[in-house]
Amino acid sequence: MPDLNPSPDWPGSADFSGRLRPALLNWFDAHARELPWRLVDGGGQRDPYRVWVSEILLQQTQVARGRVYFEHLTEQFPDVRALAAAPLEAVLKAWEGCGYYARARNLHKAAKIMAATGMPDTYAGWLALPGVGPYTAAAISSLAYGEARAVNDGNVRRVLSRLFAEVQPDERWVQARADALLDSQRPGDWNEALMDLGAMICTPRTPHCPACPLASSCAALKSGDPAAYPAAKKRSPVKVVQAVALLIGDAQTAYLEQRVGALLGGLYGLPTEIKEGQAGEGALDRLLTRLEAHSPRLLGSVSHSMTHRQITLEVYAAESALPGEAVGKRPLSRLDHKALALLGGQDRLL
DNA sequence: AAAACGGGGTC
DNA sequence: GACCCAGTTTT
Repeated sequence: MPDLNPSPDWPGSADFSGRLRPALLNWFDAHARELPWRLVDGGGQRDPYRVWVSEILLQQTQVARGRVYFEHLTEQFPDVRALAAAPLEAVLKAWEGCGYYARARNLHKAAKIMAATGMPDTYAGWLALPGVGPYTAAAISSLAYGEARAVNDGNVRRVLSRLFAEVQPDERWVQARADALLDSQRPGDWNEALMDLGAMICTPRTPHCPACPLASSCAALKSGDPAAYPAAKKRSPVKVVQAVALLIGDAQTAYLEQRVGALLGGLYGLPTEIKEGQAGEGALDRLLTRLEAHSPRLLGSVSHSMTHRQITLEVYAAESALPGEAVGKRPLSRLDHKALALLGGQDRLL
């Protein structure tokens, strides 16, 4: 049979979408993950505040981990008013160990804006808040307000890349496909269905294709190697950093500085200087001068890996008139917890 | 368009 | 060790 006309069921056609949507939504209705931010009130509505907090937490953070912080944050700050009224430091303390601390700083900043001007109820309104980008605005507006906005996250990217066998999908391609596929009757459910599918079935390494409700439509599965989609993204090289830190006091009571800038900004830590050049001899001297300290003795060395840094920190004890403070009350990075642990103090976050 | 931004899970 | 995670902001 000559097939001169394009199939009425080509990927992207109305027929294709019409088959896909019920298949995925039916699967979702039966298998959706039960997550604390998915709870609804008597009217079947979600609390936008809890949806927002969860979405910020889940940026580049796995659900299992985000869940722990979500419980902690929403218990301590049950609504926008409570979050806005809290000191930033209290929010950072609740965020301690979760990483990407700009999220906590922006969460607090946005809470203050909302406490003053009210909470948005549209995609555009949410997008205007700090820390809320296209993904998060689409998620909140669809999940909490029923607005027809398609999310584009790592799950959606992977699922669509496989569904259409697009090895290197760019962001515009993913968003266009997600927009075209979105179920406008149940946009929030559709978005979560796609993400649940990506998290539970269409996983990065070894997708569970036999259990996938979209298997019969999946071009990557037809190709024989669905795990090959999408191609891995390029990674920037890890920077190797050597630094020196000074401990004035002990593991429980020490002199701390608040970090400024993008990296760990807002967190507290031991005074630190980066070693420059080959010898790196000046770092300790700069530290001693700056803190009016003397009699340094090496306590030891700790190393710490972050996504884009490999840090080795030499920790010295020294004497100074500067006051110590209770370390446990301040938000600290993992690196500083490791440095303090050199003294053998009980450090429960480790 | 690319880099910066944490920390942990997973294979 | 490589890759990934319900991304956003800055360069």
